[in-house]
Amino acid sequence: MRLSNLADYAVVAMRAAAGHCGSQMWSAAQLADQTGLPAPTVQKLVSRLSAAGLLRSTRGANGGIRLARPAAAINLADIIEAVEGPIAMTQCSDGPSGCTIEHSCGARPHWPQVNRAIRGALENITLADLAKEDVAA
Amino acid sequence: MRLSNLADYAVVAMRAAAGHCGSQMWSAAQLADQTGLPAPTVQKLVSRLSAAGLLRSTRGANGGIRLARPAAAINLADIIEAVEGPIAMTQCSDGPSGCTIEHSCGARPHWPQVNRAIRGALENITLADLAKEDVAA
DNA sequence: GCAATTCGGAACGATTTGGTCCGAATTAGC
DNA sequence: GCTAATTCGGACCAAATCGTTCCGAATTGC
Repeated sequence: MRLSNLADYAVVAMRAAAGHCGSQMWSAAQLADQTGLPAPTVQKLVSRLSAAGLLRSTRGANGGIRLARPAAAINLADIIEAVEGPIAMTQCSDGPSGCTIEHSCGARPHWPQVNRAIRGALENITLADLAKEDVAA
Repeated sequence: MRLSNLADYAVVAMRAAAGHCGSQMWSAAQLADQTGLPAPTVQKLVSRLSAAGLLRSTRGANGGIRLARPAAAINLADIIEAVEGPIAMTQCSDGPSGCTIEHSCGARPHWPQVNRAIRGALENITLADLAKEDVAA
């Protein structure tokens, strides 16, 4: 029930990218130096976020990374899914699951409802909200 | 962002305990046999759930376990917290956290809001809801 | 008092996660 | 056209947590 450190760092990095560079080009090394996170970790995050389509990377001498979408169009669910995979409380939520008690698991039909609730809560928080200095609620 | 197998099994076990034995006395071994879960795993679950106050255990020859509270008064947040600890997305949510980027972590003030949303979603699901055969939503 | 049955805690192994490193690709400059 | 610098992308390794299993302590019934 606790998201991994990678996802946590991803949120921090994305917030820094959204707040400081806007649509400017930014390098992963600079982002690491600015956030204080380990540089290799930021590289890994950038790799996954780029693969998920949240960041647009440009190679070359003066290359870098920038947001692929406006900050208001990116929410926590997108970031977490990009780093940790699908948001699903249980393995049986999506697929055959492989657990041996499928037939007797009466709780299984109720998990999708929980998943939707969690996902909805995460989708309501966007990068624009996180960029604000004051706490909303 | 995925709860551990222990928590998943805990929900299944609690649902079985609520649905089949009501306030009757039940043994961990029978519960394991009934749910199809490994017996030692159920034992561990019972230990944690008892320590959390969700189950009342009775030792002795004809001992066993039973729900400490009515099924309607136990929700998913209680079960998950009993098995996995506090529901907090990040380490810095509760305490000094020890992370080195506290000062520059602008996202930190927003996590409590997310935590409350997640917790609220889990608190809305009670054991009584899970015991029902048909899916609510 | 004895024995059977139970829960509680401790130790081991496996899996996932986090961190680090090196190679491939691309562009600027010469 | 070529070289060189800088970048991202993927693969490897160590660590921590999770999951499982086992054994001991406690309690009640006979």
